Amino acid sequence: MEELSPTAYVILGFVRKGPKSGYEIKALVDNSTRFFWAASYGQIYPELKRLADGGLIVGSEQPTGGRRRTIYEITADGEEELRAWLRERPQTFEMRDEGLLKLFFADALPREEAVEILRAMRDQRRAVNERLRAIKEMKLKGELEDPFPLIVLEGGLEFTEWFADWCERIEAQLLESALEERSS
Amino acid sequence: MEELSPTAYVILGFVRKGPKSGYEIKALVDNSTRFFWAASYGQIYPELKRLADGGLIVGSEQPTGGRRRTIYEITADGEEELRAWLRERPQTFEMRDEGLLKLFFADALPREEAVEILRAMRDQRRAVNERLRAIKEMKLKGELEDPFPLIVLEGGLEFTEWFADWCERIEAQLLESALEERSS
DNA sequence: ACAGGCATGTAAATAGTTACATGATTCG
DNA sequence: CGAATCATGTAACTATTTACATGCCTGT
Repeated sequence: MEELSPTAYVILGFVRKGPKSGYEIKALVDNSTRFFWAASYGQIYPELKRLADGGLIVGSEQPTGGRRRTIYEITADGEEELRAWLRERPQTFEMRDEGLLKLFFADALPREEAVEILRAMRDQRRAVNERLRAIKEMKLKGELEDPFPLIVLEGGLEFTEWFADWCERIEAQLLESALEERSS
Repeated sequence: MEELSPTAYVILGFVRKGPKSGYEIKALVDNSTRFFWAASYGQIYPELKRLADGGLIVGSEQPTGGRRRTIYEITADGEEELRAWLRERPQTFEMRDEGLLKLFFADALPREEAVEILRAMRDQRRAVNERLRAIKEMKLKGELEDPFPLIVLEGGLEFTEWFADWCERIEAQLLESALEERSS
């Protein structure tokens, strides 16, 4: 079996916590890893097949009434593969932030409009923060033997707060320097 | 002309600051936007052609000796296009962080090994921080009419510091709770 | 003479999103 | 009954990276 993509490990990681359908995995991703590792149906379903072919998971048909449904379980090989990956040094960490990109080139705009970019960025981070807050509420109502998802979630909360604050600080700084220029 | 990709605006943004070759743009990207918006030769050269075809930039042959070289300048249409884009609300902001992904699933590992993930993450952020510091040194030696690249750079410095600190805090927290468990 | 940087480009592969098609079940 | 949700899947597209090919110029 050739090397797996990180997205394959997302699946392995969730399936390890208990048997799941592709649909369930997608829903879980959308409430957790998607903030630092997204995955779409177009990746999940083919990847489930590949993992099953490689013997890292096994699927079984468990229809709900007449609605077909395949749920997958992790195998011993799958667990081993997951752990081996977890032990390797993480490689990719990238960001694609159109807001920062616009801010970087904001000199092409009058200052009043440049400030708008920062406000938009702040609003977006705050929105994510609220989203995460809601997810945390939900989570705290369930069981919590595994502390890691919550740790990461709280990291996201802190990060979005830091980012939103940074936007405000820069906004203030920009408005200040605009005033200075006018009075000089 | 159909809609441009954000990568096209990276080019437009840099070319606006003065005539540049594809090679120069790539070098600039690698020392600035690549931390929040990367671009490879495979994107830059085809995109330069597309932008030239669309009349947003114009290229002219300016060989250095026998070495061929095309440098591009922005047109009035190009400047207009760039400003129009800057005024639109930024859309994409995504992160792909394999370290956070591993941390999220770290329950599959014994605690001592989970801590290793955090140490690796911290080291990587520190490495980026040093890289940014070096870039800042270089930048401060030049002229600085445009304040925005420096603002973004300093944001990156602050972000990587926050992140590295967070890793250390979580590491300490994990080690602490491991001790508690042992003594109970 | 050779290494390293300047310079342009493309082919192939990989990754990933979007949109669509299909159909069952549940709840109001 | 209709909407929402459960459920699976694929085709087409877009984006992006990697690796390669080519070749000149400059400094040691």
